[in-house]
Amino acid sequence: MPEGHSVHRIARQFDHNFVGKTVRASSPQGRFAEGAAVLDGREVVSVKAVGKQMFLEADGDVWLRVHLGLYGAWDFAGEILLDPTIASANGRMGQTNQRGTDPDAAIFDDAGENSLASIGAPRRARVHVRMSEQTKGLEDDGSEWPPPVVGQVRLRLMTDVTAADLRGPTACVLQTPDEMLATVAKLGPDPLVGDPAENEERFVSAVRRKGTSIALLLMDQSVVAGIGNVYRAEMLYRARLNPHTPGKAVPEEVVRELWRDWARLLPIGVETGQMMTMDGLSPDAHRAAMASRDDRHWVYHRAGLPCRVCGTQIVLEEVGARNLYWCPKCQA
DNA sequence: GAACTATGCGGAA
DNA sequence: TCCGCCTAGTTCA
Repeated sequence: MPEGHSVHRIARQFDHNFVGKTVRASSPQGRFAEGAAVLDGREVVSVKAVGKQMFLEADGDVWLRVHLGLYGAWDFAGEILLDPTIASANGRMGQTNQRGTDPDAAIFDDAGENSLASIGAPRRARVHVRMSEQTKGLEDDGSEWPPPVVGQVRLRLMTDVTAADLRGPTACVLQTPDEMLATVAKLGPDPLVGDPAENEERFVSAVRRKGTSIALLLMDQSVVAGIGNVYRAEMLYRARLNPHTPGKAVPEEVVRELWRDWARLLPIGVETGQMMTMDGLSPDAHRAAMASRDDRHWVYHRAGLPCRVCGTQIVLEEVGARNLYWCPKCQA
């Protein structure tokens, strides 16, 4: 499931391929038929991502709000103008995806090669893009246009050359400008939105005001937007912080360091499409770790395995109905 | 073919 | 605190 980095990636794809264009909208599955009818034929004016929410603005003050939830995914097909900030990682993602082991976003061209790995200005290429954390890479479907509908597609948006299919979202609704602003107002700071200094202060004051455990606070989208279960576990480990520490008991400097860590990790995730949290490793060790889904993290999904640093068994604990992984020694 | 899993979250109890 | 939503891939029988 996407955490904040994926939503920003998707927003960038929309920015480059849909903004400024008229879209055809439909709901092949039927569950968003009314909303699709409203969107159909409108011009896409802008797109923004805040935390795990994406907002697509159509002319006439119509906003589409999408939250992918646990299973949601956007599939892009057709001709894609790649965002230069995410194109640089295509080679790596294409490779991992060919092996079928990469649950993160994947981009690959018709031949399944890495010809899109160029860095710099956006370029046009006939590609099939699957922006999904949950699913493995698709076989390329060739040049069929429009692409055949596969599975439960809640919403399909199409320009003359690009298609985007949405499936399994928790939320897919139309909003007025006021409703959209109200949604954003409920969200905590996102490092990629707004003023950096102000964001940090908002995060620090929200955390230090509460007696709730830092583990719960990091997952609270009104405290900080975009962090999910993976980034939470990894950030707590990186800070060597006990997950049960109440927010108000975490030293201010540690809270600030948590924020700065998130502000560092998120852009890396946006660029690479992967939740890279082990940047302290040597290049060789890092390459080996990233090759396997289960070896990418310090603690996430490593219950019972030895801590990479101290060898203590990683603990799995349920916190707020979610799995929390941590090292009881390093994070004592 | 059933059961299980998942990076989420809102609402009922 | 628990339940239900929602999708698709994987695992197991």
